[in-house]
Amino acid sequence: MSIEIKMSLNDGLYLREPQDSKLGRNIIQSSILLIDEFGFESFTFKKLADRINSTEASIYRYFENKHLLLLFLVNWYWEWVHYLIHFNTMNVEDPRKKLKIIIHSFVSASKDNPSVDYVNESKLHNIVISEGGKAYHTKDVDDENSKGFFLSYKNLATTVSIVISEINSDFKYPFALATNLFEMSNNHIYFAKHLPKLTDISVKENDVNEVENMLNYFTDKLLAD
Amino acid sequence: MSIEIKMSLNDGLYLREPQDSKLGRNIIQSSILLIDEFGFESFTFKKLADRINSTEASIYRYFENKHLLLLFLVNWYWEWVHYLIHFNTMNVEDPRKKLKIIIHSFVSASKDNPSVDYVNESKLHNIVISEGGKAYHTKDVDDENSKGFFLSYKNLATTVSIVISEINSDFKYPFALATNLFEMSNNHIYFAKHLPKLTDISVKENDVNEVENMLNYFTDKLLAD
DNA sequence: TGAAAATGATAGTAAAGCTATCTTAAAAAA
DNA sequence: TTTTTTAAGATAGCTTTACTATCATTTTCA
Repeated sequence: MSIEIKMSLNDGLYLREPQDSKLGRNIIQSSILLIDEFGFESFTFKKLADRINSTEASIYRYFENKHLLLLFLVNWYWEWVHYLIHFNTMNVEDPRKKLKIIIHSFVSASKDNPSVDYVNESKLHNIVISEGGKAYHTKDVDDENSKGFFLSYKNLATTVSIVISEINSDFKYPFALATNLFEMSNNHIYFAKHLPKLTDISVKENDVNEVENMLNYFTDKLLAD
Repeated sequence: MSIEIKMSLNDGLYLREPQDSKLGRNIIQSSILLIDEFGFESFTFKKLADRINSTEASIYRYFENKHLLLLFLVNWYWEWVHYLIHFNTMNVEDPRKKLKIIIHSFVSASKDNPSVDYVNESKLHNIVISEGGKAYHTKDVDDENSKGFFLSYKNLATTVSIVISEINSDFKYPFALATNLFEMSNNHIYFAKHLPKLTDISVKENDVNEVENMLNYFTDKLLAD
């Protein structure tokens, strides 16, 4: 009997709350594995249905389409990172220390694992790295944004931007730096693995230490008085 | 009779060189318009064929599939930016000045327009901003990378990284900074337009001045001794 | 235990993503 | 100029994806 952690995500993301049923959790669990393994483009509800011995129709009762499922997963991830950051920075006063902890939290989010049993956080992190941008690079962004589908990311960015402003209240780009830290982290982990000529760092056996150092170096320089 | 500029791109990107024929140039021209207008996901060869009064079969003679067409367009764009940078930094000695010119070149690439008649550079820039990441976020990256499909981007990054190293030879992340400038530029123009809460800058009527200022501010801070 | 809700089974449709073949038109070689 | 090669158009067809609809069967829980 394990503790059930339930993320509260925008309910426009799904038709039926997947975290509340066996089938729903199966969908989450196996979609993560399938997308990680085959990529988002060749991922289909048919393949997912076959994998979990269910049917396309049943999956469509939970998610309108695979894009919204991806959005759900990505939001889940951002909420989870936000939770990690909150947890790890509790009782830390110094904003510089806080930011270091924040960076560590999301760079190696998948290691520190406060684990929800049906979510493989490490593979979900890979999905965010490889496919995450597709969640908001759509013709429907504006519409989806108006429905609040990106609130989790915005809230996370806001949390980080506040810490950045605490460090240096004159810094003009706290939000841009916050989002850039996330995007840069994902990008360079991806580059290190697939397009190493586009970066200076390397990631061996999922050791993301160099990425963390780079992000710390960047923030230190940028936020110095 | 206009001068025909032809980009030399990796010939694995296409089946038949589209820059050499009327139909090929039509494909390039109209695919840019269609992808810009409807987004990459709902863009199809069928729709493109209808638009240019040709057939799906004919388009397939030029490009294996729409993903490779996108890759072609994105490569064309990077080559074009590279060309612009080269042109604009000729005879400029001071690397700091050079980098400023480089930043200006790609941020407002679409304005300075050395125009190839069948390419709407401004819309192509929009495509790179909105859909560019999809060019390398695929399950086939490694394979495509081994075929040299990302060389244009790598060469561009290298050019910029060299200037960065000229400014500050101790800087440890010249490639990462170079790519980050591009990615950040695209990201924040996109954010400003669609997810303004994720950035601090705004882009009114395609005036990307604030983006340029931000990138200059970042590089100045990062490359200071 | 009985009604309501969730899931499964099955079928079907439109569009996307291709491939094949044949014919006609245009360009290049002879 | 005539022949021959090459490119493009027309048409057809096939598989997969992305969905919707309907009905039967479980499961849940009041």
